[in-house]
Amino acid sequence: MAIRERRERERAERERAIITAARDLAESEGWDAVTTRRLAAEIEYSQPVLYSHFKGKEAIMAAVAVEGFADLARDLAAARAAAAGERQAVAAVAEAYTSFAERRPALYDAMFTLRVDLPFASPDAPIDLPRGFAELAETVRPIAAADELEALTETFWSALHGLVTLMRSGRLRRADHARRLALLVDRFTCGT
Amino acid sequence: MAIRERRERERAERERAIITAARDLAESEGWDAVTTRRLAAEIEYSQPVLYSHFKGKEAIMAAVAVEGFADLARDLAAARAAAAGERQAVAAVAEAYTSFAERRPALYDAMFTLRVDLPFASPDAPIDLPRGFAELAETVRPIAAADELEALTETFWSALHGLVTLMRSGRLRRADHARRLALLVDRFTCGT
DNA sequence: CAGGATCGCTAGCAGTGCTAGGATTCTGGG
DNA sequence: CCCAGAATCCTAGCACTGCTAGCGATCCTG
Repeated sequence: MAIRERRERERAERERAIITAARDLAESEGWDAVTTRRLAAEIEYSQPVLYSHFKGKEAIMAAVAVEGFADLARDLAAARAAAAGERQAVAAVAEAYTSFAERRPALYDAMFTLRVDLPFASPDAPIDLPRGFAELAETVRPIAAADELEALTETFWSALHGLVTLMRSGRLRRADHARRLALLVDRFTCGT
Repeated sequence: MAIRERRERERAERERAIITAARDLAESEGWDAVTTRRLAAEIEYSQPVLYSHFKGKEAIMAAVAVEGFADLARDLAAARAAAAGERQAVAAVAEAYTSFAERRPALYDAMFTLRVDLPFASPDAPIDLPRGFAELAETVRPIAAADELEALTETFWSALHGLVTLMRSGRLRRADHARRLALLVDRFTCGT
């Protein structure tokens, strides 16, 4: 019965290969270049094997996104831990968030802008998904009233997300990014 | 030579018909349903005529977006004019912005989230494009220092955009929208 | 009324996500 | 050792996408 184990292991490896290939291809040439044929060629299998692992292309993108949530949570945690004070933590986390989106644009798109039906509010959401939000919430906590923590975190997140997406699509000049970020942090840490 | 004029007029009417059909179809069934074949059927012409008016599908979407900018600018101006004071104006404009995005999601997507290479910072941008931004800037002016007006306007805009997109994609619960909006306005009008 | 330009159509290309069906390989029992 | 049955994976193809070449008909001009 060890053969069965080997097969399952190989299958898991192939699944990882698909996700990795999709992420790499997306990051180097954009999501438009990620076609099922191209992906199949990359992992040196035929197209239909993709569908024995994932329901469809969107499911593959969702799997890539899930990996991204873990990365983002790690970045935010590191930034918060390294910050000197509470106000600095807000600025550092904001910087880490936008920096992540700038460095990994394709990954960020899969996570937040492209339509991939990931269960966000649902309890069966991937474990890493709420971790990034929790990291943001902990950062925001010192500047929020007790009953507004969640809503303020969501608002802060939205502002960061808006800055990132509008800048990436050419709607905002990249040169003024630091200035906008400083203004945002300034206004959010206003009363404290 | 009046015949030439009639032909040009008919041609202009057809171009408007294309834009209108694209907008209506997108608003009723989403942009995925807007295919060149479907569009051609809607205006009762064959596919290739679309390409004698527009360079491609993206150009049609861009034309729809331009119409949207005029609508949005009008909504924002009305909200600002109807507001009692400066602080109320900020809240009213924020509400008008998010309400526009909620009421006309497909139009909003064409304007801000889908990739349509409209010249944003360029001087040959459509006339209505900067009008909405100017409206926002006038609203923000009373709560901004002189040298930060533009950057603060962009930041405020980004926050609204982020709220709208994250909510529309299911990342934020719609129920808490008003609360987030109030928090945002509160923080931005903090020092004043 | 002929000549020529303009116009809008049919047909088709290359590419997309996805799937049905069969061939090939492997598995486990006699 | 052999062979039925199951698992696996590939070839071929479907319906659709945006877009374009090339042809006929139509209309204006001299």
